[in-house]
Amino acid sequence: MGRGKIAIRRIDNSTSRQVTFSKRRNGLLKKARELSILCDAEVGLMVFSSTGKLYDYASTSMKAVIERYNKLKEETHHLMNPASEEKFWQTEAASLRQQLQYLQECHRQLMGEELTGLGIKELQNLENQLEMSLKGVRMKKDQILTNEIKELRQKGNIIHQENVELYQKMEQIQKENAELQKKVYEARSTNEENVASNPSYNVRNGYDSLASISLQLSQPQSQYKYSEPSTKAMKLGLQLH
Amino acid sequence: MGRGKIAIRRIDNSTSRQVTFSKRRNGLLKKARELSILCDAEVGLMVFSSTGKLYDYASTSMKAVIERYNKLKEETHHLMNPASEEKFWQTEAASLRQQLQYLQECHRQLMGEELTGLGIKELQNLENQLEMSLKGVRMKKDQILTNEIKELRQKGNIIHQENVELYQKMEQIQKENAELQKKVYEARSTNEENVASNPSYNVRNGYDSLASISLQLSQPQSQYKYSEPSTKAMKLGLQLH
DNA sequence: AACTATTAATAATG
DNA sequence: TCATTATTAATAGTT
Repeated sequence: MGRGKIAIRRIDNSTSRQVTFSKRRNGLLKKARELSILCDAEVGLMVFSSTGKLYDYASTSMKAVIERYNKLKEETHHLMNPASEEKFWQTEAASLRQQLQYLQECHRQLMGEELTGLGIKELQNLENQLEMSLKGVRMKKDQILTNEIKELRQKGNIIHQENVELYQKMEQIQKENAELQKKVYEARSTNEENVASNPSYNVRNGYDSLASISLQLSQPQSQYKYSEPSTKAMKLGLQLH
Repeated sequence: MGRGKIAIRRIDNSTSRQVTFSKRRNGLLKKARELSILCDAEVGLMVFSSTGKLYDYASTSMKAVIERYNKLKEETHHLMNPASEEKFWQTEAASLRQQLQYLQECHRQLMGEELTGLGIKELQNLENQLEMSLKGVRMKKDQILTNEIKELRQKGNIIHQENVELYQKMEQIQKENAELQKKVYEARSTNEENVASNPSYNVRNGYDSLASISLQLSQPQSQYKYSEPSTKAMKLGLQLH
């Protein structure tokens, strides 16, 4: 599978041997990985280059693979030391692995995978379970959304309230300003020659802040802005965020 | 590299997983062998099928490869003491326990329990997953039911066919009987005094079997009995395959 | 288990 | 070591 075909025998040229090693090693590691994933197999692969460098892959852990290998081969591990403790952990691991396998099967079924082999009754149970789950999840979701809406609405109300108060304050200030203006006018009319070149900085400032407050006052409508999409969302089953 | 492309994830279908395992395992072993030969590398490969069967390859010997591996690891990590086998299984158990815990949490969530702490996005994902699962389960269920219906219908048709044939045979026998009866009558009329006290055993027998066949003939209607619910199911939106 | 259409790996090359 | 490409090898789906 290349520009040409090569015989399976040691590559003489050192450089191209090195290159081929690099490529094929990667290919081998990839295929080992794929096999373990595709077929649910436990795979351990160790490769030592001719220079002694190690490249390895293990689907679980190399220790586990080697242990499993040795146990199966029953070669080395018959003459062990304080074996009782080790044995305990071995059986513990075996038990856990069993539980894991069972749970994994359950999990796959709940994910709608690997349904072959299930009877009609089991499928019915699964369907019921999934419907229950779905209901629960949706309730939880609705609850969260509803709470969020509630909070937003409260915030909106508070802001509205603040704006109302600001508006009231503004009106008062406006009134005060009007009075001040009036007084200034009176003062000016009685003392014309003194104030001619001084165009009341304070009064102008008062008008400016008044204008900005008026802009803020458009916000009370935002209460509806918050609640409107939420009720829509509830009916349409859309989620916010 | 096949008729189609497949994603690298666990193959659901058990049979095709088994087949793929067999093919790819051979490929992997071959490539491991080729690498060791082509590039003068020491290679050790262990593969455990999901059923626990071992397939391995070692360019020298697995023992040598493992020892070399362990020696290298000892040098780099100073960890794998001879007495720390117990420790290994402890960590192994801890790791498994961790996986188990994770899966259990997933499981509970899929069961619609323990939803507190999930954000709106996670809940949405969960909902989508559950809907997908539900769809899959229902499709599987429908498929099974449809197959059953199909089989029953076929059986019904076969039975009906049998009944039709039986009915035809019966008619023929009836005809034969009629002729025999006629002959008997003729014989009796020509030989009256000899047969008077002998009420034809054969003829009676003929009538009996005829009656029993008539009873069986009511079965052709069972065909409709089988097919009726299936057509109903079609109209109700159930999927037939 | 065999076949084959396709994809993936990789030998040669730059 | 990296990228590209022509070619072979592996294999997914099918029978």
